[in-house]
Amino acid sequence: MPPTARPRSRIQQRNRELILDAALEVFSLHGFRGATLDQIAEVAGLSKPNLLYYFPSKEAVHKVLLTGLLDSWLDPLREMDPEGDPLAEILAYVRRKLEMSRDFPRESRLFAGEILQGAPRMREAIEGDLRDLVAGKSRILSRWMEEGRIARVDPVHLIFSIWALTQHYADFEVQVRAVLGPEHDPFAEAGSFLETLFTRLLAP
Amino acid sequence: MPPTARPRSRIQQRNRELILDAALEVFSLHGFRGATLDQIAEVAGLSKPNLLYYFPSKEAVHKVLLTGLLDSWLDPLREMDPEGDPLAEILAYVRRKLEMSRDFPRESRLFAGEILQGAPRMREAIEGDLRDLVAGKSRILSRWMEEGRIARVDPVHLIFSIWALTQHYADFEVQVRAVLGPEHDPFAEAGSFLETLFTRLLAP
DNA sequence: GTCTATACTCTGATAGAC
DNA sequence: GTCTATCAGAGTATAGAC
Repeated sequence: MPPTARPRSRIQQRNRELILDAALEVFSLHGFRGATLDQIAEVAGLSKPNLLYYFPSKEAVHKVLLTGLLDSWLDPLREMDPEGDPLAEILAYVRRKLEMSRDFPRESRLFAGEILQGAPRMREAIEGDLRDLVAGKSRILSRWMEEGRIARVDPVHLIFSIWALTQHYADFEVQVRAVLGPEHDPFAEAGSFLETLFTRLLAP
Repeated sequence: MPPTARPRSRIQQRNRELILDAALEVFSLHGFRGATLDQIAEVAGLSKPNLLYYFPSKEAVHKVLLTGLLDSWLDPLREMDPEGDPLAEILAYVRRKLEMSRDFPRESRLFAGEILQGAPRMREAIEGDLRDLVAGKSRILSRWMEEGRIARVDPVHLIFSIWALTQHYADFEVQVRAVLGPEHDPFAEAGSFLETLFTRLLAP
């Protein structure tokens, strides 16, 4: 039993989820300071004092959101299998990451906004978990390169490039859609573009 | 004589520039709503009412900043020469864009924050100038591909990929530095990584 | 042109009835 | 558990002296 899991009634659970979902919506759209408790409460369908019955402060809501986020954000990278086929593993990672941009754009934007502002509420996590995971996975990539199974390239910047290219379609979605026009499906096109890009970059 | 250029004394010019520079600093770090006139005035070394003597409102300061931004932001793309060597032109564009990330990270983050929040103050510009410029340049890229001078790939997504990869180093700089550690020079490494990437992607 | 003082609004958070 | 009422502080903007 995790230490933070206090027993909660069904309605408590439900309201907490309503609040967190509303907060994700509002925070991702306006940033931490730009978001107001009034907005979050309205989206959640609760009164402001009632919201503050479930969370002690605006900061607390934001923190819960961010804490859960980084973990699920790194899952696709964790799944990259050292025993699998190198190029297939990398392309699968790209695909999973692009699917997250498509299916969870609010989460992506919340994360992006936090980093953009200097990660005031995520610094330790980034310098800890994130850094360690990248270090571990880049060793795997380096080994694949030494074995000649994929082409040589800086492994850490390779990971950066996957992040940059996939998250761009969530974080800059309005720009992407404005440039492409309404007829296009950005994520479908991105899928085949990125497959081509990483295949050409890494083919041995 | 441009219609908006009213005559200004030297000290007026100077103070306007002080304010705009301070506003760029604060807006890029905290977003529009997160920034306060107090902060901007303090960074500019002026009093708040004095700031409001030069600009009628917070909104007005932000608008002036954004208006000037998009133009200079697109300049590197405008410079891509249809008559030049295709790969060299594209790599030069990548280099210029990366230099902008290195030398003007505040501008990059201001722009990113605006798009991230749905571009409420830039929509028309993005759907106009930006869209038109990309359309024009992607025709050039398509021609180069048809002539077999670079490899085939979706030209618009190629431009997106250049934006994503170069701006990542400004917008996510804290993350990049946290992962790389203090010993690294992110922009130098990115320069050679991106040259490799686009060369392998586009070599005929 | 620049400052002090202040009006007025918005926002995060609390008190206390039900 | 949820609501109405309200407080305290921050924030944008203005008035008016100098």
